[in-house]
Amino acid sequence: MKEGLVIAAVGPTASGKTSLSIELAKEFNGEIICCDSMQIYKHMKIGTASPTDEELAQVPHHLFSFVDPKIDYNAAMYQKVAREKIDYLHSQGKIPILCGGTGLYVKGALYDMNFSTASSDDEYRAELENLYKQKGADYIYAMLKENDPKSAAVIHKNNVKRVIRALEIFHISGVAKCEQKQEEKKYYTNSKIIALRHDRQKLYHRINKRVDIMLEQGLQEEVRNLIQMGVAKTNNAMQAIGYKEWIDFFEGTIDLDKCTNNIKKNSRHYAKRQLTWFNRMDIEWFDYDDDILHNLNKIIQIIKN
RNA sequence: GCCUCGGUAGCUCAGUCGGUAGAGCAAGGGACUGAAAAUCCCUGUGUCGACAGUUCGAUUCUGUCCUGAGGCA
Repeated sequence: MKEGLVIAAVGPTASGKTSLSIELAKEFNGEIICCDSMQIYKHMKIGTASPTDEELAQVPHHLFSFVDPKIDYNAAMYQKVAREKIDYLHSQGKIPILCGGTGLYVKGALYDMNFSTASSDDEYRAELENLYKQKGADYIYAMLKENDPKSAAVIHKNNVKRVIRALEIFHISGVAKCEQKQEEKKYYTNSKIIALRHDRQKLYHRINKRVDIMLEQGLQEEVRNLIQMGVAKTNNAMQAIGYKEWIDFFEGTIDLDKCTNNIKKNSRHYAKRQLTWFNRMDIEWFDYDDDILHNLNKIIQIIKN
């Protein structure tokens, strides 16, 4: 448990987190830490809507564009690095400001989530994936039911990733996945999470528009480069929205229009999932109201309380 | 002007041998502890183009009209 102030600017994609985090950094003598599962990768600036060079120049940014996209990063790795960074900034008398849309990463950094009880076993995981491919979801779900019935009761049988992870945890530690879950206490007791709220239709409009802008900025080229660099479509980085959709286009299965629409659609779906996630968290919501600056003073007051 | 085929959910369409309808996509809601921009679950009332006729009962059959696409003159 640590007491220093930590601010987080979260919310759905295209909600204005980046600008808000910069304003807050200026106000609180802060520095910004990425908490976005895709902006951490190098060479993916356009499609992940990473801060621009101009924005980066305004205040120090950390954990953006620092992972090779051929490496599959995960929440546990992020938690460790993010906490190190938060503690370092505190030691320098700076206020850390998390900025990003990955709910699990925000929670991992700021709450008592213990990822380390059961790490991973790549070999066993591959074995399970093989079993799934050969015998289907019902088969591995039956395995889970036998070994760890409690977790099986809360995981849907079609959610293969979760079923496999639960089996993996049980295999390594003998502990039920659902039992390693902790009470959701704050690791940084003085953390303030701020989110921006938009009218749904307006948010969707912003998303659609931003995708068009990304294309103008050369998104297609950015994705081509990634593939040329050897990033495989199975890499986590290539699962990002704005990237995975191009594979069908490059293979000639869909046209540019379809590809663009898929990116927009997936972004909208994603925004909805983010809202569901953040709605459960202890968060202060603010209406975006055409311009964040309108609400900035209110936000600052809330943080100072 | 004549002929043919359409008009059913926001979109694309299925269907009802006459008993007021259902798929995919879109949309909405939810879950989430080492893949999380990932993964997974739940949700379908709409003057069945309009009006009239036949019928106990019409979105379904008949007629007229409106409307879209194609064909013939």
